[in-house]
Amino acid sequence: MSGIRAQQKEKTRRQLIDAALGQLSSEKSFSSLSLREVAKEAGLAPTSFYRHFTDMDELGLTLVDEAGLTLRQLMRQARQRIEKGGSVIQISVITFMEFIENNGNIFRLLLRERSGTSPAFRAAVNREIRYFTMELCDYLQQVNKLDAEVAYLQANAAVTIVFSAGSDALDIEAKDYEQLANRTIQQLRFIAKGATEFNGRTELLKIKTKV
Amino acid sequence: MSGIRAQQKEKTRRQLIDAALGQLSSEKSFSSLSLREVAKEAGLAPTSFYRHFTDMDELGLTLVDEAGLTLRQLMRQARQRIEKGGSVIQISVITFMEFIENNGNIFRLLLRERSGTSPAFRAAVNREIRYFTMELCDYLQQVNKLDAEVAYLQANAAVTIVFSAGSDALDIEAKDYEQLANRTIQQLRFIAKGATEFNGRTELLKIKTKV
DNA sequence: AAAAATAGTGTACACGCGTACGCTGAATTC
DNA sequence: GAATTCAGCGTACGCGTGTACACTATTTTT
Repeated sequence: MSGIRAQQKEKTRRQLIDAALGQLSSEKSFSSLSLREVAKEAGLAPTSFYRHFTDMDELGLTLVDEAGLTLRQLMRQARQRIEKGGSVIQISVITFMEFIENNGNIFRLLLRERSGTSPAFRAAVNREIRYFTMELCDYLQQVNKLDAEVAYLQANAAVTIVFSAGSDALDIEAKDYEQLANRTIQQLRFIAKGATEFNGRTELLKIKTKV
Repeated sequence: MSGIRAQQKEKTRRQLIDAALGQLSSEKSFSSLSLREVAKEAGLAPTSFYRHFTDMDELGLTLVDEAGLTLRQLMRQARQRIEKGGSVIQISVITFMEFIENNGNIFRLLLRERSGTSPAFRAAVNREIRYFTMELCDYLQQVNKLDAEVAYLQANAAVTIVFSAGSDALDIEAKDYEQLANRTIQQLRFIAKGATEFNGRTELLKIKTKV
């Protein structure tokens, strides 16, 4: 019952996942990664790959899931820091920037596959981001007493700004991180301020667009 | 001096550019496009490609330039509409959404190459977006009398939000366009409101981050 | 103890790729 | 009119790709 065989299989599967993650870089995207490259890096014959995944897409979706998991762990860390005192916006941005520093390639994967050519990938990444947004939305409703609609708009805008800043962070030097973080924090404050001002005046949210 | 030869060459060059643009779709990115595919679509032998571009990268950068040009034309249109009366934010968003509808593949190119694997591509796309942001920034300073720093933060955030909405627009049905546009408009209003409130209080922009 | 299942291997194939090279015929220059 | 330039073509090469297939060694099931 121990399953010495299943155990070994799981280990090899991990090697494939880690091999793929390890090959990602600013110059190498997942979609430009070949089955043979991954198998080789994992110390496997190319054909053995099929014992674990039907194709590279399946491996890729696994990576996206892992990335989402990492992101959610990150958010838990951020919440812990907030409980110890500090501005929500500031702590969140700093935590996110640290994530980029430590997991640049995972974040690159999300960014790239979000606008990539595989519908399945796009859907998977958008789902992870939706989780991210929804948890922030709940928080804003409860802590800041915002209407559902306003909270959603703020959460959505905030996540967009933070992801964009993360994307920028990938291409700049460490010394410029703080400036980027400060700008991002200020932009989030603009949004928060605007959301608070509009809250309760939902009639303003209905806009007539020319048809 | 007429240059019947140069004329023909220019025409063929255009065919290559159009062939590349025509092959882009939600399932096909520029980076997954081969020299041979493009040449074939343009009705050329693969080796003839080299008479016009040294490699696919050079063609790609040309496409990015064209996309930037199209975007700037779009902004001119938007300004014309505003002069005839109407909210800046509303007109801008509607104009941008129309751009997405008519030039989905060009916009996809920008989105994808911005986070792609070629440093040259990333730089080119970011340059185009910077133009876009700077023109908005100037506008905000002049028309809304904002400080340089606040105007930049607002312009940067607004462009980020609009591009993100454009990205979302690519994946939804036409009937949901209006809802997306309305949300985007409201988010831009949050940002504008926040920027106005913080304007002139620049001491608040300096934030101490933990080192 | 025998039989079945299966993770991993090695060989082999057709395919599309970028591109080097030499040629051709028309436009351009002299 | 002769010489030169050059856009476009066809052939050919080596390379990396995904994956079909048959095989082996070991674990698991019977």
